[in-house]
Amino acid sequence: MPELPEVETTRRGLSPHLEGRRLQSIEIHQRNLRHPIPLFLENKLANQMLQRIERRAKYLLFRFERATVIAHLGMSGAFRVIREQSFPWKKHEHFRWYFDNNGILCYHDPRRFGFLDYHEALDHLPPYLAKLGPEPLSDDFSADYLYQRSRGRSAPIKNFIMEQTLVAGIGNIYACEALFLAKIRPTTPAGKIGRVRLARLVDAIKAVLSQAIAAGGTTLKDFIRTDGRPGYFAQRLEVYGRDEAPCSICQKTIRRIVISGRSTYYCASCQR
DNA sequence: ACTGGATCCTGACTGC
DNA sequence: TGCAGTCAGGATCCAG
Repeated sequence: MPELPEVETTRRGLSPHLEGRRLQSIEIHQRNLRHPIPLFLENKLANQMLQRIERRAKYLLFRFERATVIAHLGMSGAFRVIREQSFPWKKHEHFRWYFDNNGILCYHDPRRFGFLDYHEALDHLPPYLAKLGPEPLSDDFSADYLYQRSRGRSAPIKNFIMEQTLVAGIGNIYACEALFLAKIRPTTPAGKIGRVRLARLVDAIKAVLSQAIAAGGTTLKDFIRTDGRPGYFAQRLEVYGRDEAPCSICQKTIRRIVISGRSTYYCASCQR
C-alpha cells in the first residue's frame, strides 16, 4: 500500500489521538511480521508517554519518553484508532496498543511485510534510516540535486526516482503519476534527461505528493485511514491502473508495460 | 556500479 | 465449484 502520502495521512490521523498519552499495555497476536516484534517490547514500553509521532520517508517514528519505535507498513499494513475494547479482532490484525485515554491503536497487515523496530537511543540511526535520501517535499530535493545525481546513470528514470537512497518516499504509483505530469517516458535513461525536464519532474513529484496528502492518500485495496475511511486520491490517478483507458489530455490509450518486474503505466503520446 | 530475480506473505482475480 | 496460476502499494539480498 503505502507510499509517502499514505504514511503521512496515517501520521496526521494518529497524532491528535495519541500524542501526549501514556501507553498502558500492549497485546500482540502475531509477532512474525517482516521481522519478529521484539519480545521485550511490551515491558519496555509499558507506562511510557508517547510524546510525538514523526514520519521519515515511509517510516513512522513513535517517540516515547525513553525509546523510539519505528514502524513500516510494508505493502498492506494499516493503523487504526478505536475506542471500544469490545471491538472484535479482525483477521490479520496483529497487535493493539492501549492508551490512558481509552484510545486503542490497532495494526492490520494481511501480507505481514511491515515491521516494528525498537531503539533506546537514536543518535545511531539504523542503517535503513541513515541511508535515505532527502524528503521529496523538502528544499533539499531540487532540480540541481536531481541533475547532479542522475548524470551517468543509465537506469530508467522511473526506477531511479524510486530509489530510496536518492529521494525517500516515492513508490510505484506516484512514480508513474509524476512522470505523466512531467511528460517524461518512464523508460528514459535518467542520465539522458536534461536539466529543464528534470526541473519539471521535481515540480511534478512535489505536486502529486502534496495533492495526494491533501486527498488523504490513495486507497486501492488495503489502505484505510486511521478512522477507517479510504483515501480519495485513487479517483485522481491519471495513469496508474488505467491501461486501456483514454489519456485525459490526448485521449490516446494508456499503456501498461513491466519495468524491473513492476507494472508501469504511461501515455506514449504525451510522455516522450 | 547496476540490473534482474527471488524472497518474505495473503488475498483477489482470471481462465480452464 | 474448484483449482492453478498471476499479480499486488516495499525493500533487501544475491548473482552475474
